[in-house]
Amino acid sequence: MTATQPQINRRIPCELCPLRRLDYFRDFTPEELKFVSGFKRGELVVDQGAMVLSEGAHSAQLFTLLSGWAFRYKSLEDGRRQILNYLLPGDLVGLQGSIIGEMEHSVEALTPATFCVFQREDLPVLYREQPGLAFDVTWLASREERMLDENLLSIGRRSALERAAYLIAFLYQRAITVGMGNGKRVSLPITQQHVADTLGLSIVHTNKTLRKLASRDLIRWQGRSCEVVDEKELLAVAGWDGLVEGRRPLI
Amino acid sequence: MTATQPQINRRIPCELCPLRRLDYFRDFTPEELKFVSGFKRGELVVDQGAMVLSEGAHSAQLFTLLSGWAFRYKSLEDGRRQILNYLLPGDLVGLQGSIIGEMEHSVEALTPATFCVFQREDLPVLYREQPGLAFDVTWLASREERMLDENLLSIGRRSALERAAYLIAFLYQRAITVGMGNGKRVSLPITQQHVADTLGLSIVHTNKTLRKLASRDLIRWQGRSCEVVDEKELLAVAGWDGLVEGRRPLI
DNA sequence: CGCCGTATTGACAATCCTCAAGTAAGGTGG
DNA sequence: CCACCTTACTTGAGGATTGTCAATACGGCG
Repeated sequence: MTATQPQINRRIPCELCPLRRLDYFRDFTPEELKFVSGFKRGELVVDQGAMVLSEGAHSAQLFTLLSGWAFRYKSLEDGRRQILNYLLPGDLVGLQGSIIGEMEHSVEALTPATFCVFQREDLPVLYREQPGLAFDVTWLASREERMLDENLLSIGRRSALERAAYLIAFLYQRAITVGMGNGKRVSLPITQQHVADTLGLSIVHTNKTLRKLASRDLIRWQGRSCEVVDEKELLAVAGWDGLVEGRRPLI
Repeated sequence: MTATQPQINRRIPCELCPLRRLDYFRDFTPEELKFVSGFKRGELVVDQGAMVLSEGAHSAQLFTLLSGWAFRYKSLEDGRRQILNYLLPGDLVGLQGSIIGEMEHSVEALTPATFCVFQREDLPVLYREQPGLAFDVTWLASREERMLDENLLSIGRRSALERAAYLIAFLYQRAITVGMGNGKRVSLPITQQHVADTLGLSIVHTNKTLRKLASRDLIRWQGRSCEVVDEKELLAVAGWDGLVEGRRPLI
């Protein structure tokens, strides 16, 4: 909630986007690249804790996270909060607002973050002129759905320890795929409150569960970040095979 | 698990689809209708309990539920099952298989059901020639995502009683929107085991929770079906505003 | 220095699960 | 028509998991 004024400026042209250099993202044709570059209206730079989209808002924008971390969440009226998923660089958010009309979840920055900004009203042009990119938008929506499915399985049917192991392994793997593991050690920029709100647990029980993982030397927790020590064992505890993703589109 | 051989036959042409007569579905242009009709490859008729898609399968098909009820679910290796969402007439399923390659969830019929069958390989044609319909596919994916979000909030942060009230009200409202409330009384064709696997609860606790709702005269439970008696109170117990949907596309 | 956000721990209570046993309704074969 | 399945729903008792309350520790920062 330490948001300052967000800044929108046009900076990096898509042709020079650092994300596109990663193998993880599929190659775009020059025409596609040019189209996306024109589709992009600017960049939104926000502080840690800033709310990028809020539940109930009638947003006219779509965002792709360019750098940093963020998360999507919903709240009940009495304040109980559920984190739905996390956003890493390359992730698209705000489709719901653009398609249904009103946002039904909020988005908050977990770290200082930069988003590419698109206009909802340009979407029909994209669908008319770039069927390949249109398919990519659907692809991304379908991918989000898949992550939500796995999350639902986790919260509904895994124990607290399994859930925590799953979440951390999941975020770790996603961080690796977008190149956060090059050289420096990966650490997840989350607090135990975030973990609790993701797993549907109380903060006290979350703490005890994470301590258990730490005492088994699977993770290390320090300040507001979590470091993965033994990925393999985390996967084993979670009973999860890990992400199976090939290359994906980037819009 | 009482599946018999599924039957695929071409029956109803889309122009005569009974679902399209409902106000709930947006009007299609004659060209769109013609395209969808050509897109449809046949119908799949299955018994109650039949598995339509299964986790891990490499399905080449997409389905729109034409009549009946079904549900999507995932399982852990030890058998714990989580129901992700329910399918009502008009709902599209199988996009994941068509987009990512492999199904990551299963689909089972809750009642005798009929699906319209589409071929995954035809999807690019749809995106190229019918941008409006392509947008509709994304619309439907986004709608599914919205339902999953709300589900996640429910399982993660609502109490057992709230969850149960939410689920029943949710299914009831969806049933109404697809015209199941005309004249005859709506009843949901589910067992308490389904409710348990949807809410992430044990069957025993589910039963006690449902009995509580029944004792307050909010629902009536009989055999394998649940009847809604007091929708308003269910919404109040759930702390939920109800569905806010305008017209939607039907593919 | 003192405040604030975050993590940690213990004690106790509520929720939810498992085990076990039973009832009720419907189908099937003798 | 009845005996005997099977499926689904119920209920009680006791135990495990998870939540709440309360207190403490620790570091960053004005």
